[in-house]
Amino acid sequence: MKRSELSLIALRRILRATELYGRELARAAGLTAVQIRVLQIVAETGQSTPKTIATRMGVSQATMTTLIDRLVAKGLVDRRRSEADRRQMNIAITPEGRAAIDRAPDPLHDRYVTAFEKLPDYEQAMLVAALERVAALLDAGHLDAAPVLDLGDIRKTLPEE
Amino acid sequence: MKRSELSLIALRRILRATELYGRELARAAGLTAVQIRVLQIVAETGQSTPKTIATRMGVSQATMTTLIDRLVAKGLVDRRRSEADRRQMNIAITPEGRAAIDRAPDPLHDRYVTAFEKLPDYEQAMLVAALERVAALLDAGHLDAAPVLDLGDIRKTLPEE
DNA sequence: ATTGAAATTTCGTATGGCTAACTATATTCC
DNA sequence: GGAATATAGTTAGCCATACGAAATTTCAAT
Repeated sequence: MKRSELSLIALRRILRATELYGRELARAAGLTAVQIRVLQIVAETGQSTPKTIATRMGVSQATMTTLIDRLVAKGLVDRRRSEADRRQMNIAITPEGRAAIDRAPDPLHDRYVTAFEKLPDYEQAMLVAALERVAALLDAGHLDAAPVLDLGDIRKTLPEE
Repeated sequence: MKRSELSLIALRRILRATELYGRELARAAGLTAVQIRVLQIVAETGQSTPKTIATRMGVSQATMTTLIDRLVAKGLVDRRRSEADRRQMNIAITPEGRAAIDRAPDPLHDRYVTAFEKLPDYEQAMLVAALERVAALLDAGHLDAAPVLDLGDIRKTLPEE
């Protein structure tokens, strides 16, 4: 079997594991994976506008409105109209929201990080390099579709330069 | 920054790229990503029961019923009652279903594979080893690996604004 | 023959996603 | 200054996906 195929199979295992585990955690936390993700973004940035969060997550503004609606209904975030530009809303996390996040850690984080940090140093370095390489290969097809660009660490280099 | 964090960031880039790609693919093919995945599983195994497919995709039987309903309505698969055990249904792909799979364009996949195969041999080997390692870390505790590309509802995230 | 387990479907409901249309505010430019 | 345009957000309506609970049919074991 070609190595490209082997790599695709491994990728699929990664995607599946992530998805399934994400659902487990979501159930446990009483929140959906998407809701947790929104909460995390808000928590991490302190305050965000719906537009920003939507762009970052790759969904439409309208979808973000309904997601925020639910989080507001649960009391996990609140909306405040911006003073600077009154067209904008600022979404901020509430203490309850923070508590919810602490209760529901990053789906990838728990199981994976612990195992990862037990690996010998050289292997950790290899994994990081490999994952970044693969991410670059996958990102390369998407320059148009991904409105969110992050800066320093993207290597969009394709082989053979 | 810890290497575990770096690896998480890269993983999220991979997940996000895959998900965005899945939506593109779905639009282009006139099928949703999940529908394509069901089709692929059926095609690959020749025949499957709803239970088998549901387990393999990590969704409930009830959900699988509605997915199959849609595919049947489109004429891409058909249901046949099993002779061996008449409680079961066998789901089989139709010629139209096969055509739909073949028609489904695969831009990112192509790009990824093409780019991958241009890498020097030692790097290909490293990537496969690394991906399999990561998959194992994430899989731990889970049962079976899915040989079908998971285009479902995957959480996405990017490290920076 | 009865009882219990298994495979599937049906039903009701929630979530997540989209587009299009609308309101309100900002900006631009004559 | 005011009309035209652009931007941020919400509302409304649609569809796909996901679940649990209950119903149905069939098989298996007592």
